[in-house]
Amino acid sequence: MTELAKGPMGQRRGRGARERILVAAQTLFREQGISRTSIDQVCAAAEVSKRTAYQHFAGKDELVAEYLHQFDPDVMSGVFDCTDLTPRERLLAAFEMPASTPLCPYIAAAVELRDPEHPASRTARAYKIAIAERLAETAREAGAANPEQLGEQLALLIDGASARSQVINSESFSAAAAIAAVLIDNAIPASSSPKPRGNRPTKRSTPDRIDGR
Amino acid sequence: MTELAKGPMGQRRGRGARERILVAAQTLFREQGISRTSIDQVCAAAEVSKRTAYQHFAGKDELVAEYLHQFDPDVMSGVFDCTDLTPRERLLAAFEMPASTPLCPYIAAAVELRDPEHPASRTARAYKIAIAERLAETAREAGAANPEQLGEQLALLIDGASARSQVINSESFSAAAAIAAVLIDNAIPASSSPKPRGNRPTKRSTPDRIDGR
DNA sequence: AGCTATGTACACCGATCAGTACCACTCGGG
DNA sequence: CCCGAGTGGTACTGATCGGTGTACATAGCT
Repeated sequence: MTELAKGPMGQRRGRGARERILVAAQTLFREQGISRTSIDQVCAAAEVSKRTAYQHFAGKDELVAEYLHQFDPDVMSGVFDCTDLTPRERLLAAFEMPASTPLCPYIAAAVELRDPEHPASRTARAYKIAIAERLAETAREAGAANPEQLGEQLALLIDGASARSQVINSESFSAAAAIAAVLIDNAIPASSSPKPRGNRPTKRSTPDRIDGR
Repeated sequence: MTELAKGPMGQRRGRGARERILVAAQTLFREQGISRTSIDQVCAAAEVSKRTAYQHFAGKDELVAEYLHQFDPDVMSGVFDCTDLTPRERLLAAFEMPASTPLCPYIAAAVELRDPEHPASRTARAYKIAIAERLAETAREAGAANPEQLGEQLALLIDGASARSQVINSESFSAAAAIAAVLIDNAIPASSSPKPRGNRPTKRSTPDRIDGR
């Protein structure tokens, strides 16, 4: 019975149209934005007929929501799952972007849709909060004094770098990383990293590696 | 000669149509975004016929560009012109937003248009750079070690707060202000009390309250 | 084979939108 | 008084877009 499998949902995979649609949507939405990408464009790129697209997604809104939902399961897994890094390094790794990162799709969606009640906006909000929580979690591992605050601050920096990069048309993540380093070292009581000034190393009351993962 | 007459351009101000169009455009663009606002909507809100609108602006693109250009002359004048504040206070004042600030129009434009060569995108870029320079200037007045860097960092924080507020649907400027305070105090050799380096201030330089109003 | 879920091709509808054309009105100045 | 620039009103064009209907093709399961 050909275990090519049906997804969690009852989707039958004749030729995997749904997959191709989502891939095409991801590419186009990221490149040109949501409102500037038509359903016809997506269908053409996915090599799928319009009718099929509407058999998988009730409408463009649902497609957009699903497009954003794609990233949900792996909330920056590439960053947080690097167990070979110290928590502090993991926090900073979140700022290492490939330089040509188009723009955070969640920011783009929230700005383009403008409707906080839109399912895609809800997804975006949830994702952004999840990122902040993941950062806070890692910050706690790193021994930060106020992990929630640091997580929220780092999330704000990431968003700022993404948005500003789009406006300025030049990379801003390195600047954000610099700020992040300051905040992290400022929040961790005893930082083993060489910090020029500001924070003074007290005794290593708490070892900087508490990572239990 | 009725000094009401013609402005810098040959525009006749019969009933100030151009003014009303720009006001209406500003309101609508800020509220609903650019792409979701039609010319007809602007005309209706401005109580102006479409005919008139197209006599003043060659097209929507020009209207958008002019809409952004409106803010150009006064680059956050309300903040930087407060000579009764210390430079440090002025830097922090840039983060005091009315809580219901829709979204930075320049970020919105850059995200919605997605074209760095669009005149409106150029205007947005120029404005953002100008803000950073103004901040750097003030940072220099405040005696920051690296004013350009601090200005860029603060600009990034503002953008981050604006973008994140839009996505999270809740104010983020206070968090940004907290970061700003850290950065500022970190960049100024001696703010109020001598804290050159390696100093052990009685309490962390992180101010718990930013807005002193 | 035969049935059903899935997909394709293509035409079509209704709505919206940017932009234009045309006519009538209304001012303000001569 | 007329003249004409500026304007309002309205209807139009051409294009795009979201979404649907229909008829036909294919793949897989029983």
